[in-house]
Amino acid sequence: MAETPDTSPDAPDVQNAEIDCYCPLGGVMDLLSRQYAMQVTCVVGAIGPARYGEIEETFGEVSSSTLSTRLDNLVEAGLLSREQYNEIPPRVEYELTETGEELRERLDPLLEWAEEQDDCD
Amino acid sequence: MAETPDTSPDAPDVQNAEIDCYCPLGGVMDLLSRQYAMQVTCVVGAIGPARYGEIEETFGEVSSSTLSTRLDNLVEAGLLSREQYNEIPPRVEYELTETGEELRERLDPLLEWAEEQDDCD
DNA sequence: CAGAATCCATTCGGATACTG
DNA sequence: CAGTATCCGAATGGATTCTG
Repeated sequence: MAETPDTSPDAPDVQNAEIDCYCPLGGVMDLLSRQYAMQVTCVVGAIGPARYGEIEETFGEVSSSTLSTRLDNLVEAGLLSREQYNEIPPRVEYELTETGEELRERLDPLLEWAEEQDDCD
Repeated sequence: MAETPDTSPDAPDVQNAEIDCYCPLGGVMDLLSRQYAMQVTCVVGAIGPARYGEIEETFGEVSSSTLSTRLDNLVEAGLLSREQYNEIPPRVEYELTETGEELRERLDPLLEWAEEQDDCD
């Protein structure tokens, strides 16, 4: 346990930095830490209304269960919308919600940078 | 929004757009997907030369083994530098490398946004 | 086509205890 | 102080199979 003398209710100054709240971050960051979560978000953002197969292709090596789970998570979190058309053959389209779009804007620079680092091309 | 391709090829034919490079991303993104990795990066960036204890305090609930592992990973990846002073008591300082700094710049907007989403206060 | 359901190997991360 | 070492339960992600 943190030996927190109840004399200082406030956070111990971490050297006057502007770190006001690097708190838990359970929610979103937790989700984004799941494999492919960030990539899926950016991919969907990049290709707009994206069908399952398209997303799958983009990754190539992901298993359907994993990708499916991730898409679910993102939909649950309100970052993606899922529209299902009951046609034959069935068609489903994922799209960024507004929140998802906000996220993607912040994610894109990161992923692009990451690609450079990993010597992608 | 971001770019202004004067010699832009043409409409975003996503099918064959430049997003064909949302490739593996094994390296950096894989590391960043480990718990606390992004947060640690930002925290170290925020408080500059950071001692182990300081980082630990910032999180409060992380176990030493986990944090230690994460720091190791980040050092290995060349994102953090680790300077050890053989004094008594021992002192170790972590700092962002230049690469780490590049990362942090891209990470900060993300974390700040994430905090808002999670309704931190 | 777009998954849901299962099963399972692996990994991760937390707790605990112990050093230089 | 700043970790490392170890053990172990929990969670994750992959393969496979099946379905509307």
